[in-house]
Amino acid sequence: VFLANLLMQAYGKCGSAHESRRVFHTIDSLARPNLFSWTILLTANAQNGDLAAAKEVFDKMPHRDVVTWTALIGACARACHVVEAESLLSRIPATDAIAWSSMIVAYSLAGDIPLARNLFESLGQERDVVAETAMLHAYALAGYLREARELFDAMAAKNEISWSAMLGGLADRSLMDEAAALLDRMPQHDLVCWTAMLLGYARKGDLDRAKALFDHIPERDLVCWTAMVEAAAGRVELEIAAAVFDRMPARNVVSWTAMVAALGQELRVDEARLLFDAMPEHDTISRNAMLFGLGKMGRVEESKAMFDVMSDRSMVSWTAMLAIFGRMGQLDRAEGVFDRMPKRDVVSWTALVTLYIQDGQMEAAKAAYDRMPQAD
RNA sequence: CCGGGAGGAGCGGGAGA
Repeated sequence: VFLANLLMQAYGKCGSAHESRRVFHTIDSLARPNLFSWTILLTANAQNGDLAAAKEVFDKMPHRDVVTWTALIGACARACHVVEAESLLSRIPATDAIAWSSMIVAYSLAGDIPLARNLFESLGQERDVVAETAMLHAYALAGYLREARELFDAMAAKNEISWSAMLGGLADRSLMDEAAALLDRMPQHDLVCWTAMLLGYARKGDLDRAKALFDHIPERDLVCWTAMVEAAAGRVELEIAAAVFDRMPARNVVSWTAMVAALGQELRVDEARLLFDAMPEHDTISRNAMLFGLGKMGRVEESKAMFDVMSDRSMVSWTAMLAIFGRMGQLDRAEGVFDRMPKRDVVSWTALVTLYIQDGQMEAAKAAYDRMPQAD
């Protein structure tokens, strides 16, 4: 069981929740899975983005402890299910610093800075570097860089993660002078910092600095290479991006998608398609990228074919398809998509209303608007 | 010391900018 647990965890970490489940069932048939096995399985599902599966594991487990509870809270946080996370936290038999930090993350990802801050400031003993860094990151994500900086400067203990969270916040907003000053003061640099800096320069349009940094750093990993592709894709002529892509020592679905999306944006959809078809694997995001590329060119039937093949459509896919039909003036087909959507959100509702307005159907627009749930 | 919390990469989803 001990070794099998390790194996399960390894699979979970590299995103193979399916393999983790298989190992679990093997354990289950030969021996008795222990609390660790169950929790690892829960986490593997959660990391795969499958909250439902994680909850199922939680419910099926014979025993649970703080770690189990917290693992599920973390899963809810990642899925932005704040209410559920709160409810778990209120029912948890014992809390610890990790549980509270997870809740800060939940608020942060849901964009609720006031709640995150309230919770953070109510922490006593549990306020550790991780909680502080989580709060710092929350501020940075929300664009509250002053608050982030104040917190950062006040932190007694900083580790490399706190430093790069601060650096990333600045670079994200392309505040590169401040970011560079911070980088100089950092005790040590790593790939995370370099990649954040690189993207910051690129976002500012300073591809030369980005490239110089990329060439200068002692090591590069897949994330860093992909960031460089993305950085170079900011240029209209994609030859630099393509050259970087070609030189990559290894690629994954993210790097392929970055290139496909870049081609699609520049209306080079046939090249995008070639690349897409050459990809070793696809996922929702890569298929969406291809869908946009086709849709942007007004290739409705090809878009629809792509959409129909997708078994894992997200809200983004549905709304994109809706908008593609709409832009081509095929209102009835757009309505059909809307009616078949498994879920709707503000964006899809607005898309529908806008379609009607652009088509001059003001009563239909009004009716749709009135049908919109209050929450949206 | 087999499990849970914080930092870097991919989608022009609607409207807006």
